[in-house]
Amino acid sequence: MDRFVSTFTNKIDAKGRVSVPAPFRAVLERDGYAGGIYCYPSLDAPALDAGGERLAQKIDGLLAGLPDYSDERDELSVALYGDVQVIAIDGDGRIVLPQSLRGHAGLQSEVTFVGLGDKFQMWAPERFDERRRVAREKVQEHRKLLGRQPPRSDGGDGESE
Amino acid sequence: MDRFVSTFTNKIDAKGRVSVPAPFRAVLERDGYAGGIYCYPSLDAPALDAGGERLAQKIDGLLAGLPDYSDERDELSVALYGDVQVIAIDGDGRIVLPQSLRGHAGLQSEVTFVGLGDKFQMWAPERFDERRRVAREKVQEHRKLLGRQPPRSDGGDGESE
DNA sequence: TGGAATTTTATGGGCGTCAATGGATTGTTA
DNA sequence: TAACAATCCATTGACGCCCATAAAATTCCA
Repeated sequence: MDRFVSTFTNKIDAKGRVSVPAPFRAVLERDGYAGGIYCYPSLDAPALDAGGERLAQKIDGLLAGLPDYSDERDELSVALYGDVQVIAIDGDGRIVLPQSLRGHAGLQSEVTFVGLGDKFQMWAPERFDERRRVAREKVQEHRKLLGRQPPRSDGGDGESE
Repeated sequence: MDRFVSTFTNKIDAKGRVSVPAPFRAVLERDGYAGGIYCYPSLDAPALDAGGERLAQKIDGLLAGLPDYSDERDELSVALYGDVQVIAIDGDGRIVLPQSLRGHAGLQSEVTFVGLGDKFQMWAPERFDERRRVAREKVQEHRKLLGRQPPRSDGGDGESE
């Protein structure tokens, strides 16, 4: 399997380090790990997007269609490359997130890693919970609209920890 | 890695010196560093463009495509070569930006280095923040135009815990 | 199948190295 | 000799790298 799946929550230690979940590291290596992960603020969420070479190539692909030295390319470059940080993974599988990135995602003491297939996101756990809660509500609404009662056996939201 | 990526902000000291981020210096060396970086005012932004040999060759390539003695070539030559400065990097990895260049970018006490792949830019931090904000909005539009995959209703449903 | 042994992970801390920054010293030129 | 530029040196703080420990998962064997 070479996609990022599942969620994991790890701690940020006193030096600002976080362990990248082992399954994600495995994916990164199969992806052709080249010294660091590519990480940037998510465009539409208070989170960070990250990935390996495949993600980098995707970014390159976006720019490849634009002519050199066009205004458009320069602007896109700033947004795509300029925001990207290459973050090294140390021998123990940990990364250190720069302050600028931490700020965007509101990361403090813990990080929730969320697999999204060809990339993964990093969230502050509280914010991710909130987002997931909203997402589930929307799913419920959809079901009602479809006329099917969701099998609510009891109040169990599955939030067993 | 042989591309400029990430952003770094360094200080200008009393003598006008700034450290070029170490990762960028590494790229320059692999690029065939020849005594100095090529630096000129960005054509469409209050910033400075800079790079190594590859950038120089790219400029040459642009001009090569145009017929000799054409107006277009003359204009481009002036625009591209005219303001280029070759700036030496001292033993400690620092450069001194001439007043003319500092003025164009409005550089005062700090410089934000922005990796753009084949080249990098130098910005006054405040101005860069503004530019990035605008650029990110444009990227949003691009994503829509490019028809991204339908928004995932839930980032991580597979709770493996 | 159960339980012990072993391996993998997450996390904490120590330490050496390097990069960024400031200052001093030497060299150069008008 | 004054002003400026280039080179060298010193400090400090961050980061990379190593090891230690504990918990969890996996393997192995009876």
